[in-house]
Order: sequence, then C-alpha cells, then structure tokens
Amino acid sequence: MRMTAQRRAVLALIEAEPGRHWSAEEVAEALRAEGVRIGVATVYRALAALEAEGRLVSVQWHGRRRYESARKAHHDHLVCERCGRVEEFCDPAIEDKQEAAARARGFRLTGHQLVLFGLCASCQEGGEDD
Amino acid sequence: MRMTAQRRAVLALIEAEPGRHWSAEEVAEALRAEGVRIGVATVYRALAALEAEGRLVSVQWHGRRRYESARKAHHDHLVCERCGRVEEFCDPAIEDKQEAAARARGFRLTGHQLVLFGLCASCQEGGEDD
DNA sequence: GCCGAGGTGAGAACGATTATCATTCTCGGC
DNA sequence: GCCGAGAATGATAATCGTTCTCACCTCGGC
Repeated sequence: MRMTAQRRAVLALIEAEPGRHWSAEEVAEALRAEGVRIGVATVYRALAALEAEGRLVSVQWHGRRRYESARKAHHDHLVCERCGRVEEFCDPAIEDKQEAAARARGFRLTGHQLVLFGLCASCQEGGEDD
Repeated sequence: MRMTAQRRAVLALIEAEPGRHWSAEEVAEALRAEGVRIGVATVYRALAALEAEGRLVSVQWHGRRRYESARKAHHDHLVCERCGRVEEFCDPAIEDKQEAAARARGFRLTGHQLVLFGLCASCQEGGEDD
C-alpha cells in the first residue's frame, strides 16, 4: 500500500480523535472542512486499505460501517439508540466464551461483531438529546 | 396488524424451515417459486410487521437483514465466511455479561447484535464449498 | 353492500458503498 | 534528480438492499 497524502490525512484525522467512530461520509466531510481535497471514493478506498494494513478497525451498526484507530485495545460497543452516544467496553469473559463457542462447533474464528443497543442514562430519564 | 394471505404465506414459509435465515429477497423468490404472487415491498413490510408482532426475529450481517421464526429460543449466530453456513449457539454467561456491561454504564439494554465469523470445519481443511 | 383504514404492487427513490476509467502520483531503481 | 510501472485519485455511474409513493384493492364492522 502506498502512503499517499490522502491516506495520511484520513489516518491522522481518525487517530486525532480516539473516541470517535467515523463513517466514510463523516471522514470526507471533516477533511474537506479542513481544506483537504478528497473524493468519497478515495475515502472508502483509504479506509479499506488502512484497515487491511491493520492501522484501522471497523464495526458496522445500523447499516453503516464505522472506523477507529487500531491502536486502541480491542473492545466492543454499546450504542444509545436515542442520542447515538457510543461507549466502549471489553469483557474478557465474553471474548473467551465466544472463542469457546466457535471451537466447540469446529469453527476457526476470524472475526465477530458485538454491538449492544440501549438507552443511555440521560436518554432514559430526561428524554432530551445529547 | 391484518393477517392477509401474503403475510400468512411469509410466516408459513419461514416457520416451515426453522434452520434457515431468510433475507427478504430469498423470501420473495421462494414464495414466487411456489406460485404466490407477491411484490418485494410487501415482503419487506410483512417481515417488519411480523417482527413487530413478535412472530419473527431478525439479525443483520454482511449488510443484509435476515429473519427466522421467533418460536425458537433466543440464540446468537456463527457464520462461515466461506460457505455461508450458519450455526446457532446460546451462552447464558455471554448474555449475562452483556447485560452487566450495559448496566455498569447506566444503559438500559434494548437489543444486541452478536455474530461470530469464522471458517467451518469443512472449509478449513478441504477448501471446497458446501 | 358500504365505508374506511390498512394492505398491496410496480416502480421510483433512497443511502451506503463499489466500479469505471482517464488522469495523476509514488517510489524503487537508475 | 529523473523515469517508468503500476498504484491511487476523483467525478461519475452503477449496484445493492431497502423504503417510499401512489393508485388500487381488501378486510371486517356496520
């Protein structure tokens, strides 16, 4: 993979905000806002290439793929259905049980998607957005 | 919800093959093959309505929503990336830990998506399709 | 048998993503 | 530092799964 200016910009953007989970459209918009000239096709290709290189990881929910830095430790996601807030969590027991479930059925695990949906504390009580 | 001929046909089809995980397109095709005249929009609406009624449940993976009968006990899915075979599994410990992870962060759980991806036994060795 | 709310179906529209293709850029070798 | 092969880019079209639109139809209560 060639490290072009666009790919550097995509990676820098995502690594600059470790708490965010970026969709391709959001990356394109943010880069254009800071003056980087980049097409959406290039954003999609850069995200895929950077993920293949192990620099980014992605999860999909609500039909949209989202990317974050691979420098963070492995974790799963908890998404508020109302305000969209995303919390990260990691439970080694869950990871182990997943591995065990796969092995028990003769599968070699290559990946998983675990996303919990719910209502965050503030959305449960108030009802107003974040 | 009105139980029309089309909705009865969709539900009957899905309940007739409890091991299958049906996409909307597959339902439409299967029904047409058995002579039921039904449009795709109606299939999508029937699936959504039947899920809202609690007669079907759905999971999404690889960007496609899939439906099965809600009469089966709750379970998660293990999908072979190569041949597409789907195995079901249920681990109460995982369910508990998910609930605990959500509660610990102040969330009220409303749903979750847990899908494991891997290679099934036959795809690991041989390499030929199912 | 009539009415109205809800359901249907063909096709258009949608949103996210991928493919196309001519042009531009990167980078290893000189 | 320059060259050339091949990778990357970007505007646009195309694809895919799904939802919307709208005119027509059907169910079930009266």
